[in-house]
Amino acid sequence: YSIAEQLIEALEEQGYRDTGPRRRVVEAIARKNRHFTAEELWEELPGIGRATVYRALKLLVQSGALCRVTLEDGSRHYQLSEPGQRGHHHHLLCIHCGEAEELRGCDVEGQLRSVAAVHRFQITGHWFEVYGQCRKCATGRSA
Amino acid sequence: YSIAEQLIEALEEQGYRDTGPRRRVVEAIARKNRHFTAEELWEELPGIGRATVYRALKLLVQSGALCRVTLEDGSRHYQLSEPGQRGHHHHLLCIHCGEAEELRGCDVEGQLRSVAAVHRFQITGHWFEVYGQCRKCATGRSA
DNA sequence: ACTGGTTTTGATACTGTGTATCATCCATTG
DNA sequence: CAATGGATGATACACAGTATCAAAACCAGT
Repeated sequence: YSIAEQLIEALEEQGYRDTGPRRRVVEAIARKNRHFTAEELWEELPGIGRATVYRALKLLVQSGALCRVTLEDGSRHYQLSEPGQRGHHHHLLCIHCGEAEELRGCDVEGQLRSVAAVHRFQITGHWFEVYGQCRKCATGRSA
Repeated sequence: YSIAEQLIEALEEQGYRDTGPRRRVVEAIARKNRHFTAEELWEELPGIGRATVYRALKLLVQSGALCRVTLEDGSRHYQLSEPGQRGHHHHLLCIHCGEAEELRGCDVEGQLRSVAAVHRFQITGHWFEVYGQCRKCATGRSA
């Protein structure tokens, strides 16, 4: 079933209602195929209050269905998590097309455990983003 | 010689002058023993314009003498780089005392190279912060 | 020391990214 | 169908800067 419905479900799991404005917000998010800013999203939703959009984003980030990603310039964007991938994960963010792949096969956690031992530092969290060019953009530009 | 002078030097290397207000800003930074926000710093500097403080911070970050670190809640702080450590590096940020150690012995770059190959993604940059409790805070709290 | 040009400064306004407040609306339940 | 409490949207506010611009400081050449 649709991405929008999965998002609505993520909200309902947390005890929030399926309302008209929220549905319009998640439908707009579901249509996105790249990361986006909150303001961008709001502009696509005439009649919906800015606070409502920000509130929905916050709840979806809490649920894990949406990720907040920070670009290299520090600007904050939102990115739909891949279905099923609700937990902590990292992104490969293409700086040209805005596509975000989820990073797999990178054992950052394992490395961290050993580093923690050396520094005697009790790690409770971390944050990791990778920037570059996706395959399509890299080949398009070199050709 | 003093931290303040090293900072001034970092500015001069980039062709910026050693002026009165800038000197007061770097002296305030040099006194800091934990990460701080721009606003915090400004409040300690009556008579200095907000823009001047932000400008100095920006130049010092450019020079590498200062790092911009993002906390878990997304708030942005500044952190003096350890002397000699001007290039790209990562931090272990203590969420209790605000101490920041620089992360050594973590081969994130190496891991990234192999991940890049798998994803066929051309990596141009990355961003990594680690949060937790430093040794002092961890032992103090468990004791 | 004076002149002209360049930097730097600080005041102010503005932008972006939210959060807080609050009256109103609406949906569910009893 | 009224009560109750969550949701909404307008608005104001907060925080982290950036842009603008006139005034001040500074430096080089004479």
